Amino acid sequence: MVSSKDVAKYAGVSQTTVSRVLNTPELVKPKTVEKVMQAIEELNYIPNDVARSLVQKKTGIITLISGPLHNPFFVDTTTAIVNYVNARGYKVNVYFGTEDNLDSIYNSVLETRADAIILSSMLYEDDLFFKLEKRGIPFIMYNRKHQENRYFVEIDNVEAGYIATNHILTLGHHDICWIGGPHEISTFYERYNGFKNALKDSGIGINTVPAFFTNTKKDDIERIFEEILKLPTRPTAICAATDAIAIEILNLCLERGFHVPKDFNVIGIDNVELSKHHSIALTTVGLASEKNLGFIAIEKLFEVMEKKSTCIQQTESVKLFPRNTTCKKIN
Amino acid sequence: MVSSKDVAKYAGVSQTTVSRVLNTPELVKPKTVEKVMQAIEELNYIPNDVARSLVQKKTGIITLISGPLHNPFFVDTTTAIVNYVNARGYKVNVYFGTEDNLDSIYNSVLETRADAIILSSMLYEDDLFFKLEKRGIPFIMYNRKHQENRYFVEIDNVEAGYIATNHILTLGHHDICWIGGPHEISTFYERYNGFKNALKDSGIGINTVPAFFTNTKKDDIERIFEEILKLPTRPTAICAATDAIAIEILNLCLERGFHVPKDFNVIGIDNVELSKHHSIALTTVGLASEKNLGFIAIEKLFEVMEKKSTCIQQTESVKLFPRNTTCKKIN
DNA sequence: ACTTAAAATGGTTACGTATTCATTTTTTTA
DNA sequence: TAAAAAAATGAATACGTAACCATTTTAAGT
Repeated sequence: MVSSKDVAKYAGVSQTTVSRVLNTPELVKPKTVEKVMQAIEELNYIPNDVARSLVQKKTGIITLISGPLHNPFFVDTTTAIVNYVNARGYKVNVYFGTEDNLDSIYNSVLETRADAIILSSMLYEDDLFFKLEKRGIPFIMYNRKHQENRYFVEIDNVEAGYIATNHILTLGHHDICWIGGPHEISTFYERYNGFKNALKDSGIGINTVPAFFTNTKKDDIERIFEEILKLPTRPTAICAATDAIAIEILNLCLERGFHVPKDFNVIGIDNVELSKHHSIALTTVGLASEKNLGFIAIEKLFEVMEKKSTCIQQTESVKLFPRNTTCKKIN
Repeated sequence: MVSSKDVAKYAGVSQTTVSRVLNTPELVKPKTVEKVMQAIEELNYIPNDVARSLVQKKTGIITLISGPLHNPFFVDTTTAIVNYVNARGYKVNVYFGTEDNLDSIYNSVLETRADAIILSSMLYEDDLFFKLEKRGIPFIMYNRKHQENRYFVEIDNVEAGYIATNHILTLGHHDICWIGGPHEISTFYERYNGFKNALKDSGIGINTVPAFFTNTKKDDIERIFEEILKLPTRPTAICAATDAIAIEILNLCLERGFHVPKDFNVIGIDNVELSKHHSIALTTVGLASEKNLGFIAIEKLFEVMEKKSTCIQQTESVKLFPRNTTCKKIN
């Protein structure tokens, strides 16, 4: 492979000059620039970005640890993040984290010289946070936060849970239930708290309301849905902690011949793009602004990288998006 | 940042030995290994993967140029590809190519020392093919092919177009139409040929059947749908060249109060995961085997990288997946 | 024309690792 | 116990670039 040294020799200049032609051509005599450019052309020279990274101590790479794309939330955020990063001239190393592969992903990520890391896989109490701090690479979490309460962008999850539940209650549903996720994840913990707050404010005892917690895998949600069907009093409304869960519930309902919202009201949280599709038309709670959480997070991460910000602790406000999976209770 | 030299000094050995401890510990006396490992631990040493890449002339990075994720086909393939690559211990640089950013993506990609490239953005006549060959990095295309007819994995697109159209015709629909994409893309060109073949075999003149071609953007599909609604004889069935188009048509139908399949039959091609959702239940044509096209392609790419294969030209057979968006024509 | 400043270029080094080759140490064998 | 073989270690170098400092060339000012 041809190097800048080869170009230099061919053009009859020093390697330094070749480097300058590519990086600071204004410091080189136009005639020399031309000579070098021609050599580059003729030899088909392409600068070695690895060598450049080594000497400059930056790779131009951002690591993204996303959740899997079968969750439509991560479709939206991954799109926003990857496009933003590339538009800024950086590259993105993408990982899709699940229970099974997270350890291996963390190993890989911690050994990689990325310029920054953006991730959604953090638990509320997670050693990873400290490993990342120790590693010294700027990082930001989106959609989840760590108990250290730093470097995150989230929606107001408590409020989201509250609004969703309140919407359902206001529609006259009394027999409702909750499907959430593991409480080691701040998102699920807080949304469930919002759910409980809404019940409390409506004078409903939390113990009378069934709540289920899944690791958000398809099979797991199905198992829970079966349990719901076996409940002594079948709920008329299902509050899902995420649109991903809600949309899977929709699927399970239709699969079994139920009608939504006639047989079941379903509400989610996140307002993912897919929820807007008229075949889905999921009632949900999401960001009040037009922006996407991934976009907000990656924008902030660049601010941190550029030392414009030091610490990010951002909680975005939310609102209800009423669509067709909820309606007044039919008596 | 602490280097292997620092570790060496701290442990009282040479840098060579440190390198050996990490890469070929079986060549080092156990006692020395222990000594070095302790130094690594205490100094919190992390090998510099950039320096390693430079000397080894491989980066462990695969570049993926996918289409955008609002197309569910790319959700499926990106998932398969990223997960496969990571499982093999490689990293993935991901790009989502659209009309607007492809040039900039190609510039970035061609200047990057990736070990291989997997892409879906190739046109049938595309200079990129030759640039990639010149670059000397192994590459593979999925879902599209180049006129040079090398390094690709696709489904049998002609057959897919044929099967889809034939299904519609067999259901008794005479007033049908086609929504495809630009014919510079092999996929669209071939699927449309399948469509034409089916018409011909049914004795229908191709000129009597409306066909529309879009760049598959949302607005564009909407514009076409409006045109379809204005047609002198409104078709009872719409053949879409991809599930992405079909699902968007579904959306537009429902948005306007039409019922599918009562008012319009809709059929797609690709059998994307989303089409299986019971809210969508899209009739479509897809891979006969369980595998995902992205998975097949990335598997093949690794074969090429490992010199097990030299050239890949793979066309996978397809079959019909009848679901709820098509039905016998109601007279 | 002569000095001085500015512009242009080149030589050398650092980045941090793996690799090659040489040397030392240890073990095995006769 | 000496010689030979094997194991363990180290010194030096290459990878390809950018950056630093030094030097040469050109232009400007008097």
